[in-house]
Amino acid sequence: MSTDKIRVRFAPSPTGYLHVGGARTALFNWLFARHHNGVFILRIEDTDRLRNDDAMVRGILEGLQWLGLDYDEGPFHQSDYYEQHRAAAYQLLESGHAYRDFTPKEERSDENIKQQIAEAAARGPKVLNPYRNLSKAESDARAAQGEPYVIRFKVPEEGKTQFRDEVFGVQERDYKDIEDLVLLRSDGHPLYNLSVVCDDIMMGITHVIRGQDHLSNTHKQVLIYEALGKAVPVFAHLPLILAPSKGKLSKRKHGEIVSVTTYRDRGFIPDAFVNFLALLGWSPSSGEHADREIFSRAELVSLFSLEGIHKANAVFNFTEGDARNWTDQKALWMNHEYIKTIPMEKLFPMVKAELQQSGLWRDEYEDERRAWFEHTLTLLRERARTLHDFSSHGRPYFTDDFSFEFDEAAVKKNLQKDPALKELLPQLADAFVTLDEFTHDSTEALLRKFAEEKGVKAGLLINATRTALTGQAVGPGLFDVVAAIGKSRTVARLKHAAQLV
RNA sequence: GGCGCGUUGGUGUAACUGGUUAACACGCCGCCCUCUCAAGGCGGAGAGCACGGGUUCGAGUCCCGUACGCGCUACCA
Repeated sequence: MSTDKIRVRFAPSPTGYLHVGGARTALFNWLFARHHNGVFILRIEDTDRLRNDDAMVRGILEGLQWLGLDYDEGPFHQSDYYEQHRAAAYQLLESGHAYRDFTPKEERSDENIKQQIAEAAARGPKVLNPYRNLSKAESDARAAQGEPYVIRFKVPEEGKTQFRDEVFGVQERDYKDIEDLVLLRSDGHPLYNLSVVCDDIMMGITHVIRGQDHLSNTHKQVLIYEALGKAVPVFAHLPLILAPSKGKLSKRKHGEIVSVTTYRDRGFIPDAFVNFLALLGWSPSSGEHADREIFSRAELVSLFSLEGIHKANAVFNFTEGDARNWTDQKALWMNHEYIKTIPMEKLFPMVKAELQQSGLWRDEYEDERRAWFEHTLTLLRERARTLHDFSSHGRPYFTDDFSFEFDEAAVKKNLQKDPALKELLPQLADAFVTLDEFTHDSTEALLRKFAEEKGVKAGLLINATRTALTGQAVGPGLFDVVAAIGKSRTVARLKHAAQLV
């Protein structure tokens, strides 16, 4: 057993927001670190310092914070270590693992880069770089004269690289299939494969957990580790998260739906989203937990292992343009489960924030009306899929006026169904006024008796009252609603509703 | 073009080292409960495991091929 602490990192590039795939990568790293009592490091791969760093990083930080993925070290900025990366390139040059390439820079437009590469490759077999075996003396001389060059890694001609990926198994690749990659640009700027390796070495990273798109890059990085004489970390590559079209998730194409802050802003509970994300590409390997869906954060930490990571890409099944099912239905269901079951003391502040945002919050809910408030939440949470539902469906409970909406279909179905309601509702209101105890049981007894006397079905009055009080056709049991709304608002709303009949 | 990775119902996943009619969750449909909706309970439709071969008494599980998807192939990350 090694006593060394496990050290992992999440290394996003600063794109201005944390997308769902990145969040999942961060989560798996975090779970792994916490499970092993290790260290979780945040490193920003800001290769281009020209862009506004702070603004670009903020979205990522916000996302991580909301998800509750706290890092132990960082955030570090890759660009702060360019000197070390450069030094490493020259070290490799000295040791003969790399060489100067004086070939003039080939300009490529970013537009169709993939296509250009494919075409160039299709044109013919790879030829060895002419500067590969330039003598040290000549190379040094030309460099001394100021001739521009890049530093390329000298991939051996014979043999192959091998590493074991914890998810995908043993990976092999012939050296001849790996090009002499550029380590340092002609302007002295270090390139990705060099920088990650240097940073991971410097930060003592023991396990590299990242997206599968880096699986084939790993061979190059292994080569660099070996040339630098450093131990190779353990690698675990994660399957990708795809859009419903099975394509890559992209902000440009799919919009804000791929950003985790969207889930925060649309009323998700962080634990619910974390739970959902954890099950995208991972499951508790085998046995007793295989059939469960709901896992607390603590359970995820204790159950998480690299063995449970799936190999195939997962589809994140959101529906663009659907108001009700705007994101993956399972995520919505899970959020509902969390809203229903988390302890009141955890739900309370979340609903408070939601009501504050919609101008419905009153400080008395925290003191003298706390019991009433919490009871109302227990009524509403049963049906809430997001925190927004507390301010939309919940609005009639938290406002004294008629600022809540009357659903057209509900009015038609429950109020305009029977013209007699025009008379009955005000009479019912007057009857309610006489009640001293305004409770679930007393109001029910009164209403049922009233219905009997008037010779109408209780259901007629019950449904009409629901719509009169909440504007909706659906909701909690009516007498719970009546008791929660209270006597004076109930009376006022019944009379008001008579005008809608 | 080359190299690599993947492929279980609509979606997420399960199925110990090959062995009963492929399981669970979400979603969908129906019934029960009921003042509505939700929740809950019960039941149903939906994959024969991408396709085609092979090995085997027996394959989703092993082998080969094909298709499709994805990644890398850049002085991007």
